[in-house]
Amino acid sequence: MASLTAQRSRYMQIAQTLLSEIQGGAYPVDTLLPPETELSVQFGVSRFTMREAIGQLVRMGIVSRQAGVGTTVLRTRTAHVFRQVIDRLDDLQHYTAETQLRVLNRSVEEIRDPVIAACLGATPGQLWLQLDCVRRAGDPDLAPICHTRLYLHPAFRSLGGLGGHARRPVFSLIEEQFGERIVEVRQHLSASAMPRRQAGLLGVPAGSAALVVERLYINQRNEAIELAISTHPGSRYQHSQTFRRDY
Amino acid sequence: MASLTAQRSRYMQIAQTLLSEIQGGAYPVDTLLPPETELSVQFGVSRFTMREAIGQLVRMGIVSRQAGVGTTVLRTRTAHVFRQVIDRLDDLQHYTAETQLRVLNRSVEEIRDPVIAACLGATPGQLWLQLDCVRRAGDPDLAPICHTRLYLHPAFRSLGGLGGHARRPVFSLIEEQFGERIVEVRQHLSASAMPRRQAGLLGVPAGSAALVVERLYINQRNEAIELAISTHPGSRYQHSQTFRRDY
DNA sequence: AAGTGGTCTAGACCACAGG
DNA sequence: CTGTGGTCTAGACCACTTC
Repeated sequence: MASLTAQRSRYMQIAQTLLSEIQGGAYPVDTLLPPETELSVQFGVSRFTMREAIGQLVRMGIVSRQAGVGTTVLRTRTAHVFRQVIDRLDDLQHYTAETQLRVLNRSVEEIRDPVIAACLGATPGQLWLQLDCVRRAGDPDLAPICHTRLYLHPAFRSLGGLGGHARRPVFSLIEEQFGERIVEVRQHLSASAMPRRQAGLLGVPAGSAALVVERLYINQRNEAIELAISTHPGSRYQHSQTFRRDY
Repeated sequence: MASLTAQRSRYMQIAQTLLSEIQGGAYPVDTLLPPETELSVQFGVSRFTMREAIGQLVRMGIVSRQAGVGTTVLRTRTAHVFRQVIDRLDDLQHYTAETQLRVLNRSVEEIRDPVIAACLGATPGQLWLQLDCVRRAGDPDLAPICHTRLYLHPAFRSLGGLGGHARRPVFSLIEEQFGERIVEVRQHLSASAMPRRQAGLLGVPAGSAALVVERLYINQRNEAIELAISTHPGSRYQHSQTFRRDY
């Protein structure tokens, strides 16, 4: 990554120092950094310079800021060697633009699976919007590309625009209809045996290889607001990405 | 997309205006925007606010700035919205530096598979270093995490440092020993049935779900110099990534 | 009401690239 | 050398969250 080694500027030096202190345990994950004004006094710089330094950590994903709250430590490391995903969203856009989501079932209820509930930070009694969908390429006669199970935060359970022709990512519908802002996506890919139900919907044998893509969408407050679990027949889907080294 | 729609602030409004003007052809690609000082007069704001506005366009990849030169228009539409901050390999234990590669077989020969040869740009007669490996978590008694087939460009077929305890990525060994520089990685993930040979090495049933990760490493001259094809038991491995929005 | 980060001003000096 | 963007100061007010 753009290691903070070339620190000719004040704010870069301070960013490096703060990062070291965070990694040294001075500010544990999920706690707040001191206010900008206090830090600027500590380091003997103006608030502007202090903000630039913290801005570096924000860009690295180490901390997040929120007006009225403070600067929260998210993680202690950014172990990435390569950065900058080329055409990542373009791919996604193409993908969603040329396919359409069809909702098979829509319900508003508690999340039964305790693992998923924990992952979403759902508390007992919260009613989340849950959708069962299949995604098809243009031709509705062809077998679907994948099955997708969606979990949406109660605040967005009135989400509309899903009626058959949703050609845009669900997270962008949320952003548009509720003014929510997604700042982070966590993606997990794994291979597993195709479950019986999905096998039936997708027209492949139960137990055949399936690529499962889980995407967790996080807002500015570091809250999970959407989880999508997509199951693809291994024979029909490949996940491609290109990474470039950050100069 | 990259809608700058929530523009309550001055600099966001100005960024939107500038973007519209760029898209309208007022500032063609590869030309310079007026200097910050001039723009700040035009818009009637301080240079700081003007810089923030231009900073938005920089973060969107629309323009780039260079001291002593100016602000150059790169493109008229945004390319990428998310950038990757973390790419880690999750298995039951943590992958970080706690796994080691073991070479089962090493040969220098032509590439038989025409698809792979084409992918690597290998010409007939070229002898590539080909390695069959397994990767294990610390404990050598446990079953391996994955099987990896490596193809390395003839220029690097004398590659060393693979003797049993290679705890670093192979591409970084190449960079170190030959001064080569990797600038791009193309990654493909797919699910398939576990082949018989790999099944035996990994201790799982043939035909069970496998996650196949192919990584193609490209140098500065846009030449493929390494290809790694890793086959993981679906039950033992998960591929995780985190993306952050850049603005 | 108090305190946080978000925005903004009007200056200043510096590092860098070009002629 | 001139002019560019890069950094920095010392103030100010605002929007927001929490109590």
